[in-house]
Amino acid sequence: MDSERLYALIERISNLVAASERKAAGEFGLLGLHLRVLLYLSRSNRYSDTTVAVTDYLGATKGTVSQTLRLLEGKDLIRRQADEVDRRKQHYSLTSKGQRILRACLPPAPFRDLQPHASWSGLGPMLESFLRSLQRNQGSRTFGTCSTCFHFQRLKGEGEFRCGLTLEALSPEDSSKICREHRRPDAD
Amino acid sequence: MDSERLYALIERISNLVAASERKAAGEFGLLGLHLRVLLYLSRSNRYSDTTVAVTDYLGATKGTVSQTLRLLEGKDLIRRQADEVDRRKQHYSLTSKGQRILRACLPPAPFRDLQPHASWSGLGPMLESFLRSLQRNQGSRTFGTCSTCFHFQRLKGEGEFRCGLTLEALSPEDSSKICREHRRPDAD
DNA sequence: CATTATGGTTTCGACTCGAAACCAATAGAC
DNA sequence: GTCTATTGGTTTCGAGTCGAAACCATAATG
Repeated sequence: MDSERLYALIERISNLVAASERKAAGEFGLLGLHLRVLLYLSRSNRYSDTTVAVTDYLGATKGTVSQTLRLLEGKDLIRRQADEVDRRKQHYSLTSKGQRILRACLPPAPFRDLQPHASWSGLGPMLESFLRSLQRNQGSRTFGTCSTCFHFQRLKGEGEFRCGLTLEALSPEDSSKICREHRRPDAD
Repeated sequence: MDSERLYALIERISNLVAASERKAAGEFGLLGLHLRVLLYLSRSNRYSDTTVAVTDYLGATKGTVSQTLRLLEGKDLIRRQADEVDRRKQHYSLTSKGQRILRACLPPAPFRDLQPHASWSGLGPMLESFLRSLQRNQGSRTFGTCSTCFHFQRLKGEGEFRCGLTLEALSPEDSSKICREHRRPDAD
């Protein structure tokens, strides 16, 4: 299986997914990008819920993301909060209205009621491995969860974790969110 | 592996790919969508190189596609040709300049020099099966190649094929291109 | 200090988004 | 045949994204 063929397949799936994302978003007067921003913000930890983090994750420009966030805030789907320490940073989180819309739209239609099929039972882990290869190949951020991160530290107490980079405590919930500072512990 | 998780993975890969498509296209003054239109037109057969076919495939609106095609024609990347029989239809094909740009941009950077890895050796067939499930789940067109189509007929002579829907002869090259009338022969 | 880097916002022209109106040619119904 | 619906395609509209650049504030570095 050459990479040319894999690209064609992923391209086709992407188009399909993007089309149904657009359709679902449209019913709430939103665009596909808006939905993807909401999804990201719902899953990002406190180091990663800022404008630049969204920019890196979605591969859009700072300008576009800044405008999009302002639009979502205006529609009362996200909440903005200035960082206490670094006064340049803005943190964003979903409002209950934002969460409701996100749940209503995702996962997109073709993924719903998808009965598992034997011939793609191992698809998930394979895609994970493939994604790692793609990321390594172009040196992009990995955006993994804290619990799979090089900097993640399990302390003595049960359920006590720490980020070795910021040295701050992490709750179990934090550990399951995605972080822009994520680094793989070792080679695949 | 629940569909929620598969969606998250595909969403992440899509963002990654779209970002590098955008970047590659930008170097030729194009947008990502333009590149995807070029890719589709380079692989579509004579029943499928029209405006609506592109619309269905990419999930965009007729208006957007119509404008995009006009733009690409203006840049001399595609050639327009009116249908001889049905005078409403327009057929599009890549110019040599269009082919050159397409080859320069695709597959996108992260797919290049991708050394095969054992842990995703069977990824291709799995993605194919998964794509079929997605398509069946939302009843969308399959856009497969003629040779895998319900209507495809192998005639007596070696290398002689025919489309059972239009009853027209198909060259071996035709048979390897994607068609909007494609129908799977049977259940997966 | 001064310099540089970082996080964000704003502005620009070109383009896409969805939706609708519109036109021309074909296909179906009677 | 004629009437009507369908299909293929273009055009127009306001809202929003695209990349790029300029710009501002704060923070980190020397």
